Amino acid sequence: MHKNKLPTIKEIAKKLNISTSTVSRALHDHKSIGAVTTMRVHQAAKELGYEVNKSALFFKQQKTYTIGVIIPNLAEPFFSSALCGVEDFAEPFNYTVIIGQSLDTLDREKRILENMKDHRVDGILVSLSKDTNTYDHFESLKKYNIPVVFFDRVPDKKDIHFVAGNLHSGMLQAITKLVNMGHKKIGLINGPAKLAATLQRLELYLKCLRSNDLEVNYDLIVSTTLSKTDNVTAMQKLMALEQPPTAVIVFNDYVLLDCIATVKAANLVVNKDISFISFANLPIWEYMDTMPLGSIEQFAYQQASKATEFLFQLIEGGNQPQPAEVKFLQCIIDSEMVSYS
Amino acid sequence: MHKNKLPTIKEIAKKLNISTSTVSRALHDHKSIGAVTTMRVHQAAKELGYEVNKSALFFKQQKTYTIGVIIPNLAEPFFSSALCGVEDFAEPFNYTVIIGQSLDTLDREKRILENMKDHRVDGILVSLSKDTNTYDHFESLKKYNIPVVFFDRVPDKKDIHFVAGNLHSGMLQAITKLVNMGHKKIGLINGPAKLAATLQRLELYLKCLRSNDLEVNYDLIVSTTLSKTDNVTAMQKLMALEQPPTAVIVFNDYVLLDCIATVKAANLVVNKDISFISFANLPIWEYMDTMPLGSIEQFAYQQASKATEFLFQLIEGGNQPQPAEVKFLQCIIDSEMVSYS
DNA sequence: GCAATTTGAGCAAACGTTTGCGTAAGCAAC
DNA sequence: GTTGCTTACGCAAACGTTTGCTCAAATTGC
Repeated sequence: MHKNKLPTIKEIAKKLNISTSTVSRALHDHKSIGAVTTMRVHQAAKELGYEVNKSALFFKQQKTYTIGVIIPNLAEPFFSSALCGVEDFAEPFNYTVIIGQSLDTLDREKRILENMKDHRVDGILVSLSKDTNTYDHFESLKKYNIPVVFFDRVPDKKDIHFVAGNLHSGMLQAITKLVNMGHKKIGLINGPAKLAATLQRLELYLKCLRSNDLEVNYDLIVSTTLSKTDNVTAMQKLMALEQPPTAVIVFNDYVLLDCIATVKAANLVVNKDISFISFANLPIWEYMDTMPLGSIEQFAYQQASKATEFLFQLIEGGNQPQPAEVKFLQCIIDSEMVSYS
Repeated sequence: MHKNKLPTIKEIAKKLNISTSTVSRALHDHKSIGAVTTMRVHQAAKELGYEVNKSALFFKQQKTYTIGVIIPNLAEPFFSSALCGVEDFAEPFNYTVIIGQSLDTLDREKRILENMKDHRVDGILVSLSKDTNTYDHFESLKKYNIPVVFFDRVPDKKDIHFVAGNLHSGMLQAITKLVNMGHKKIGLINGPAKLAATLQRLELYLKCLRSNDLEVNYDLIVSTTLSKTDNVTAMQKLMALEQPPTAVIVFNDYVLLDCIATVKAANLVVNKDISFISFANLPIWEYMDTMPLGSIEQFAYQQASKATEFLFQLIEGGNQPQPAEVKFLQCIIDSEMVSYS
């Protein structure tokens, strides 16, 4: 086998004895090329098995038709679901998606960002790592005209584009449900303080308790770094209270899994001695013996899809002369509590 | 803000009053450039915030430093774990990984392949969709000199590069364990016939029964298309036997989840009335009340990592004059049964 | 039958980088 | 002072495609 060079536009031109520009235009069905020529070009292209060299295109157009997605961990259903949202939105536009997993470390997040930057992606979607407490690395992208849209785990800043979940709706449904079931001591196992989600959950928890005319007992509020041992410790702390909660709102389903195990280890019965509501709505509950009363669904797919839509707006907008000051694209997506009863 | 053009090698050249070729070489620390010039170039590059335009490079070098990975579904831990294997291997080589989810349909698999093809990826890793029964679309890649390495779900052909799991070791450990526990009626819930894995499991099941001097009862062998309802039906079929099995080898953990639910629904007790061993070793069991005796781990990460190694060999080898006939790179990775007792 | 317009197509530049080849300057050996 | 070698750098082509400009031929309008 000889060296297997792919056919180019030049070969077609040579074969038909016309110029490359004519071929190029014919392939795009440009009106200034005659019908006969256009047909012959298409014919020849087919025969030769011609396919446009995208590398050349990307180079020429200074555009890669590629967007980067940085997420903590693909293994988490929330993020793999989000990724589907991105891909489904990007596909019809013929954009390619490249992915980086920060594995919840700032260091990797930065490295991935650098890599995407010099791959000249057209835009980036980010869900922050747990470690991320500084946003300089994103700032630097502005110099390169690479738009960034955050989703789900967004920075605590105002001058950014983002799509985030609104937990209020779901949280209110959850606590109201618990109250209606007769629960009065409702605990909260919260996440690490540096996550915006943590503060948000706390505020909403307090707010929704008040909405239900329940008074707040700060002993019922504990937190975890999300590590397994810490999850267990948090749950044990609640159970050790003189007046332990009869229901607990838990940071997410993973923490909850540990909580359930902890409760069982203490020979207590979930949904009887203690009930749970969590955030995430993982598919696993379907298969579990013991499931929480409900989970607060945050619509990963929709969030990511919307974030991608924003990103595309920004990418397109980048070409046009921008309005004096850019409006920041921001969107909040309401959560919903789903019951497993 | 003016039009934010990224600095190029030309700007550096102009600024220093030298030629672009000198700049290019200096940036690569080429020995033919003087130490002083090299330093000044690096200095200027830093000042201007220069970064090489990879689009231009990819184009020039006719190489994208990108590999494509086609897998059925990222949401499956097996594949997200595999993906990590790919990325970890590819990262040090500065390759970018792009992913396509076939969602177990041949149609999407083909579309993704087409897309990757005209993105001019340097190579492709594939784990087949369940639907895939024809391999022409992969054949066509040969014309484009794009090497393909299959892993895990590999075509039933000999003239391919692949990495596959060897279930024999794990299966033998599993059946031997069951036999040692006193089980004599060991069933098999197998997958769809078109998957190579299915035939393999059957053969090994038979072989390992014989190794343990058990005689085969074909009533104990059923199969499922892997749909939830079918999984349940398969399990029910086994339970309805006059002489139902006391232990069952199950195609994978997902099927097993349904089986366990089915057993419970029939008011039987898992691990007492009926025991299970499955394939996959999902992290979920850790959190479940009811877990199988064990799972047969197939080392997704290692398989994918090895497959990537193969792919890189092929990519590199493509440049060198190839030996008369290419040897096919093939590797089998032994499975292991992990006990949850 | 001549000017004006339309149609169909080619020329050449441009995108940013690498690299083979050429060459001038400096130096050593004879 | 010629030759030969090294060091340090520049020239220009090449990668495949698109696109603004140019231009000849064909068609139209009068």
